[in-house]
Amino acid sequence: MSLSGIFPIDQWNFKSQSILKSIPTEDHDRLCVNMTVESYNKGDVIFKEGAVPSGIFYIQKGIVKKYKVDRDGREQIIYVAGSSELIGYHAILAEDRYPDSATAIEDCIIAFIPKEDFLEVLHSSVILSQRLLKNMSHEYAVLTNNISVFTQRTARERVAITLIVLREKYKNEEANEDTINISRSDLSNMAGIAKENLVRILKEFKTLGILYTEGRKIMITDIRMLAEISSYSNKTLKLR
Amino acid sequence: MSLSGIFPIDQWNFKSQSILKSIPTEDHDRLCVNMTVESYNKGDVIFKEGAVPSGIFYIQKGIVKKYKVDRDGREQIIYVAGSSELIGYHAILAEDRYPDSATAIEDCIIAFIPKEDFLEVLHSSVILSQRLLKNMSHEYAVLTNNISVFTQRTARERVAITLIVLREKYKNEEANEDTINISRSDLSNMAGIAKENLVRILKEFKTLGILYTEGRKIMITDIRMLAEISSYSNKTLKLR
DNA sequence: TCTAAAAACTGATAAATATCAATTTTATTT
DNA sequence: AAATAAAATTGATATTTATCAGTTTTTAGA
Repeated sequence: MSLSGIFPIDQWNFKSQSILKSIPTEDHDRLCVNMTVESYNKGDVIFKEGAVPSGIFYIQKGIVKKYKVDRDGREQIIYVAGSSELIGYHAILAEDRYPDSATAIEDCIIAFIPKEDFLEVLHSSVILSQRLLKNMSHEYAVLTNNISVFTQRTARERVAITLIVLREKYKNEEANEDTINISRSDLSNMAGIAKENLVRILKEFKTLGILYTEGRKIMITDIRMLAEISSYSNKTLKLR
Repeated sequence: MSLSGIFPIDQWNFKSQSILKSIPTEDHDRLCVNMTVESYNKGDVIFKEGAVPSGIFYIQKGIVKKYKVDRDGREQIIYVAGSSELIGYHAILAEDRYPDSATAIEDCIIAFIPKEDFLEVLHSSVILSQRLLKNMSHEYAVLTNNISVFTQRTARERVAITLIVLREKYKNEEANEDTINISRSDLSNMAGIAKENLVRILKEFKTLGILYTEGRKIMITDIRMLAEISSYSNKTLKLR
């Protein structure tokens, strides 16, 4: 369906991937804009790296992975976006192709705002461009942090960080606070390690009483210890 | 010295870290702003991660590394900025601390624009905020690409990519096109590998006729082969 | 509810990369 | 130019992580 809807810039946010950062919502402004609300099923592709962008996406409900695929087909998840996050706008602002792909990892409801309409509100609203500048600056801090995590932390630490981040995402989505419902592949692609390695580390965490699993689902029981593992080198902890 | 200077937004640019991307300069606009021009010697710290930002820095000459240091003192270089690039503005826009540190890796001449003056021109100039939005969107693509490089590429490929990026930077700085003047530590911190490993890979590249060294300096002679190594898996190349 | 198919898990092994302990080279200072 | 300090290099080894080849478990569809 196509409709003219509210673009609640006071509500959307770049939810932090880092444990340390969060931005408060200070502005109170709403803009009217054309949008189409669409349903996506788990596994549906929202946009693909390299495609010419036709508009931006505002996630109303659900969880989306943003990722890059290398020439051997290996996927690296860059970011996991949830409710009230805006995706796909970088390409339009940069006047370039999408730098990454987006796929629903849960059933989603997503508003699509065509490029022209987005640019129109952007040009007419100083507060929107300010908000975007702030958002992207925050994003810079998160991505920068992620680069150092990927290069300086061990697989075990990265898994711990990944679980903490995902727990926050799922907490925002559902009432059930400590359940993460994600495939082992996605989890390993987020931590940037081999799937088998991820499974072994999860097993280790189970033994330590940090989490338990029910089928594919992961329930975190000791977030404190997880945080400890995420920030101390395993040289110190001697986990094996 | 403190003076009122020109802020040439038609000239500054986010020089790409990626081989593939570049943004053309389309706007032609110059803004008048208060600035202090300072000299920095090689090794001088420009700003430190975690510090409250007091303004932004416009590099007029020289090369600057932006990096994060982990708790064991290991440094990861996030980006190398050169002439006509703007650094330190994310923290001000995000209303947060600096997310990374900046240090001169060559003697530099850098204009400092105090926070208030920067925000003033930003609020008075639509073209500046548009330019920043575009710049940051491009930055997003580069950082995103770097994450996939760090997680999906081998040490050898990352060194090749690092050398290609640095060659571009140094080409912009000086007439001598193919000479890179950087310490092995900085190089390894950029590629995200151990120094000893970097040295061995450089030696390998020497044997392959890709480069030669004179003391600390690196001269690239076969950029084509370097590009090949950077984009093909070494499974295919069988370099060892 | 049964049954493929897909995903998760396991153990063994290989490959990549880091670390350690020197030695040599380069740069800096007097 | 010599002396000193810093940086680069080397070889040996340890550690981490990936890969391979199965087996088991889970999920989704008939």
